[in-house]
Amino acid sequence: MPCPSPANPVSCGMTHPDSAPDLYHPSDVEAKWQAAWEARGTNVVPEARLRSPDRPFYNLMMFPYPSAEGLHVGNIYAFTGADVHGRFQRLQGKDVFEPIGFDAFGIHSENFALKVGSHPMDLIPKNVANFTRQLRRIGGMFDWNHTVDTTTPDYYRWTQWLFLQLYKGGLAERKEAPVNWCPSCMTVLANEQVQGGQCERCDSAVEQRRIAQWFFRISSYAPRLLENLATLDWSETTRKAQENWIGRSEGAILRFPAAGDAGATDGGAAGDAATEGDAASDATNVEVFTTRPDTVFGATWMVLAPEHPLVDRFTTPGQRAEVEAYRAAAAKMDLVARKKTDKTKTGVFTGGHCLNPATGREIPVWISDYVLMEYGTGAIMAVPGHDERDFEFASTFALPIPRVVAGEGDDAATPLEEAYTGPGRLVNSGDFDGMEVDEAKRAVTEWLAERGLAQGTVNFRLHDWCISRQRYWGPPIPIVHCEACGHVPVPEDQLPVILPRVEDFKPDDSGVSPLARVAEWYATSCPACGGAARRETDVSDTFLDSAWYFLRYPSTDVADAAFDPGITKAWLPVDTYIGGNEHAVLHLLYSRFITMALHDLGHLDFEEPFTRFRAHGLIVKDGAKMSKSKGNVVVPDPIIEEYGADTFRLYLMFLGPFEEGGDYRDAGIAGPWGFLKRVWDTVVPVEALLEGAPDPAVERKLHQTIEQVTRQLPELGYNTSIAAMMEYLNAVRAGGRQARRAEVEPLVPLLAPFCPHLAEELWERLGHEGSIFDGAHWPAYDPALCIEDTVTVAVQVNGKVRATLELPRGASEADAVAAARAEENVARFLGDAPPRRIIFVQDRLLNLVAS
RNA sequence: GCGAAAGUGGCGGAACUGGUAGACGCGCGAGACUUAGGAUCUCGUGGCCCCGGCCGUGGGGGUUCGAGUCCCCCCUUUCGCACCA
Repeated sequence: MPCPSPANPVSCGMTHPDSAPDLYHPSDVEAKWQAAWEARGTNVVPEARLRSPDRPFYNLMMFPYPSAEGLHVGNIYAFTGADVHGRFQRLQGKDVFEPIGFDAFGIHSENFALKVGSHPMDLIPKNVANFTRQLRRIGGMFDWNHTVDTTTPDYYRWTQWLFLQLYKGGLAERKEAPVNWCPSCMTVLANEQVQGGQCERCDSAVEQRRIAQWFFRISSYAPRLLENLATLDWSETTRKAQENWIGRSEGAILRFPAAGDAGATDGGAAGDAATEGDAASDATNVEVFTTRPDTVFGATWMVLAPEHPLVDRFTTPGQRAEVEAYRAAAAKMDLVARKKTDKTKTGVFTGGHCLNPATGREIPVWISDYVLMEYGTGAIMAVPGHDERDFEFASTFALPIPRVVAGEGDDAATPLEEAYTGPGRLVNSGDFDGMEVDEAKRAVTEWLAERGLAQGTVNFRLHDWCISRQRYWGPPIPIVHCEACGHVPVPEDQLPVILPRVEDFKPDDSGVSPLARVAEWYATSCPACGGAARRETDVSDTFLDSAWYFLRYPSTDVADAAFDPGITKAWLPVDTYIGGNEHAVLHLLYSRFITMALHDLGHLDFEEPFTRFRAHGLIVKDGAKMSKSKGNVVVPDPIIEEYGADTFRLYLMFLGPFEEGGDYRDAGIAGPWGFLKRVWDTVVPVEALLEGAPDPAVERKLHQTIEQVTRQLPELGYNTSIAAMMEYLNAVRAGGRQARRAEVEPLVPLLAPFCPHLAEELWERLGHEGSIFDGAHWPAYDPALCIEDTVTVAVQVNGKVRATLELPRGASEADAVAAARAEENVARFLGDAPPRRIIFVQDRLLNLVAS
């Protein structure tokens, strides 16, 4: 092989005289095969096959955000793990589609562009080019003919189309809402992007603002999103995260009628709760959501969120000043302070009262910021005896704390030192006294429901998805605002609404998008009436770009639709999706929602996008998370330069269980490097390989190895599969023995998912035509040949190992006992007497219990 | 606080349904071979030790002939969520 890179001392020491040994030079081998794959289209699924595949396998991995820094080790780890999976499927004869793309819109890119004083439209193509180069270099089986870049009009045209489908389906709505505002990023954040009251990107304290926003009604899909989880083959942790995020809780809406001293009534209750009972029709009811309707007898006051629309109605003139002051303070407070759980409870009495629907007694109505408008009905009944927060509130304001549930050993009069939330029987609850908590929840709800004062309900924590961003770097939302017609969707044949190149795209404190400063862009005519109109100047959330990209990949050549129905039917849903658990909730949930919505709107015939999802682990360095500030970031390029992509891939997969991650140590790469060198030295030169049948012992080991790797690879058991191959090679080379062709040839395809370049090279040298990845070359194993004919049996006396025996497989208990008793050491511990008891596990263990 | 996962040699990590704890690799030690190669190849490598054993999988109990694995209590770490009514 010619040496294209004489500058690289690793790949070749200057020149190769004819007499020089044929050493393993990874950069030569890898350059050769990357070029060959490109020239032959090895990794491309051609149009015809895309339309009618034999055994389609859609191998998806999370596409990267193309940062200026380039691929990091975490990316490579994830992609390699996914690539190993895809290559294994292909070696077994599947038609594997393995695309990659770039998630390049969003605040990340925009903030970076602002920082370096460049334009994202200039930066992104450079970054994409750099990522592409790096991705090719690591040897992924990517189909470069089917790649997406979310920032190209060809792609976001269909993102906008998607918005219009949801709009038409009644799943997109514009509403003014209190939103999270990041003063540093100067943009609205979705609730999901607020972490503990801080911006998940820049950690600034988030404030509240009211802005008109576009929302997708994902909350109306909450029950299905939750129920379907049970049917998915997903990492358990991911499913659990979604389950918690959706946050189903069963309970009841209870209605508390306003008492006589409340302000004038002018209609129904707050919220959008269902039909009202007769008793409630002409009175103001405060609706609360509770999971503990059984404790209603212990509800001795109620609390409204400061923003609750009924606050005015309950506020008496004497309390007005205090209430207004409290509301003003709460409105000004940022969410960090507002949501802090460890601060002492604050609140103000409105002066008004409600009637407890169970006891009929008047109870005071308070407002407090620990009640959130965004959850339930924005109002609660306070049961200090059996709710920790209410207990704390009662303690602060010296309110009475009656007991209505008695746990074991308690009675109706046992004082409460803290809120009791455990099981028990009702007390001080009228006719319900003595009833178990669980039964009482149902019975109390039924009892109140008869009078129109309650209704069993299921509540979800999941909020609607705010997709508006008051930023520049995203797809414009395809809506036109017309004074006469209102919001008018841009007709589909006018898509894409092109994002204009704007040099001044810096957001400002006005709370509107930078596009709102570009009159020549937003000034347009109404598609409905033709009158003067204004384009929506908000762009959409990046999560929308990534919520459907897997639908686009196979259809990137399709110009007139987001995805071709035939191709989509052939390839989707995705067979295996591999990615980071940091997207366990948002990206995966949004993708599921979009797929479900498209299904309901008649565009897809399946409703779950990812049949199988596996979350990979995290790579840490020397026991700590990699970060620039710690200075322990591993830069991949020099390592690949030095050892080659195959060694790097192998090392990453060998570090630890793929789904758990591993600890990267610079020195550790020597193991996989040495292994690949030994593989090479064992096979090359092929003329030196011995012909003939494999040595029986080696052959047994071979079949055991094939069996193990074949079993473990689909389960992503990469580290142990590699260990098995290492063991096998050790067996082949034991004592310096010369390998036979039949012993090493099957090892090449086993290694191919991890080290595709080396495998191709050795495969070719072994005399095969074409790519090892064409033609299902995964080796078969013979279960009969996996079985050992002698086994090592441990001999225990009283549970302690005293000897080991080499016995023929299947040896009887009698034979084993005889052989064991002949062992000097066994006899010493056992004595002469016959054992009191014998435990015999065939081919494994013999335990003699002495009397 | 709630939820999830995990604690095994100097290190990363193995161990199927309870059945020889420490595979594989790093590191380390000894030796061999070397016109020097990132060397390579052997052998060894949990701790203690009277060389027969004893102790050992975060700690403490328990079940069992036998527990890293099962049960109970506790400790620690990581990751989610967090005033969710």
